[in-house]
Amino acid sequence: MSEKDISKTVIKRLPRYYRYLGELMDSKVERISSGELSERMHVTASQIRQDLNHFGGFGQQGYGYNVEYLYDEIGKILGLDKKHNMVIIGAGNLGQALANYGNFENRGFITKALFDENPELKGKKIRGIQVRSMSQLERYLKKEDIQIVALAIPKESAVVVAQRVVNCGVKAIWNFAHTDLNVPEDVVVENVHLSESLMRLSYNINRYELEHGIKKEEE
Amino acid sequence: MSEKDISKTVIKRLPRYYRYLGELMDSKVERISSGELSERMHVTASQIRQDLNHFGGFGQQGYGYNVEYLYDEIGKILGLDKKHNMVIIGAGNLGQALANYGNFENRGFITKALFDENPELKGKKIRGIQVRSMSQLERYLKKEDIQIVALAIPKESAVVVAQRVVNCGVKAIWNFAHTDLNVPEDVVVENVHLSESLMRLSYNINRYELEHGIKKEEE
DNA sequence: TAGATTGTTAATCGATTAACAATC
DNA sequence: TAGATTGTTAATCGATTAACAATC
Repeated sequence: MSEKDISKTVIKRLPRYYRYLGELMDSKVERISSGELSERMHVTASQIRQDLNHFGGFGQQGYGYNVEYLYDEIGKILGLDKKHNMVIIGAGNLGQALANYGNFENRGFITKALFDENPELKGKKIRGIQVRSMSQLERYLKKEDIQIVALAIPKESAVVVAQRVVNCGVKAIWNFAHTDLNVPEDVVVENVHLSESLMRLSYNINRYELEHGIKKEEE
Repeated sequence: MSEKDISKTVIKRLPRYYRYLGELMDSKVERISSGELSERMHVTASQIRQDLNHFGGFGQQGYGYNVEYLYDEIGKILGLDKKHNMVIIGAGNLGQALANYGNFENRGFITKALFDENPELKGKKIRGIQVRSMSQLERYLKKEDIQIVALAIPKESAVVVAQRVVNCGVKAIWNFAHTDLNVPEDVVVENVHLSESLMRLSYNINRYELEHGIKKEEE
């Protein structure tokens, strides 16, 4: 029951706490108060304490939080203490970029294979990870213990392939295709819609120009 | 003044509306009611109407919304009716993936150049776009009319390079480095933190397992 | 006109911030 | 002990949903 209904807004912030705590560890900081952390992260101290207390009392009155302890605890909440096997579907630039990003491994995300429909890529190795043929996908997923499938393919194929991997029992999809996937509700999907991200940037550029271009007189 | 203080939560949803409307256009749908759209998008009709009415009354009572008109209007709100020149810093897999994604161009985002510190990449062309030397960055940014800089480089360099491009007057950064950038407040930053995205996925996997696998003697 | 559906106001719900007693 | 800072409750603020009159 504990972590049952914690809101998405809180969860969204956890990885950022985790990142800042990691940086604090790198710079040998042993303890930190919600006040100090709030200054660094540009959020309120109140929010930090409120967020953390959803999961338990990790601090100590009069002292603050032990950086390493809190880092580890948030890691556990995020499931980073467990290994997750991943395959990447699509060995184009994006798929290769993901495969090359060794840092995921430090967080427990192990890329076991890439898949691509292009026969020319078959057998190629990226950071030692083999590119396999799409025809072997089902066999591979059933044989190996894969928790995460990253989809780095165009949207048309993504919808079809998502169906295929769900049929193999995969419960988590990291979706880079520019479309929403329709999957059963026990399958979790994390979308990375780059074009939407770029549009938000564009909106803010636009807004800035309207505000200032028009408000010209000053300065 | 009108679009002055529209909340981030509304803005975040606009690109998704835009995407769905584009799909409707592709399938020759001419008009749609908030009710129908809400079913497709899995949001409430009330929210759709509320969101759109922040920007103006785009619909018509008894009729609904004209798909193409609404698509265009949202495009204008997002600034997609204007051309944006972009350069990508870092011509590794991720930078190349961004350069290769031709679809951004359809939305008005034109990639004019890539930059990389690796001399071996210098002069290479990706989809016809040249990779240039980092030493030419300042000169290039000042000469060409660049609105957006995408940072596809490691976090250490990202902080330094962000400073450099801000000094050249760039007002928008699309940041793929796993760090927050400290920039003046008139510079807009859109972060794409892939590792945080992966951690959120991990959290949800974890939560699902706790809930189902271990539905042991509760309390 | 009658039916449909918006635009908009009002009600509810949830998230953030403030405040402070508990306690290290 | 005195000072610091948490954990937690209460107050505020904002976002979502419901409801319905306006109107095409």
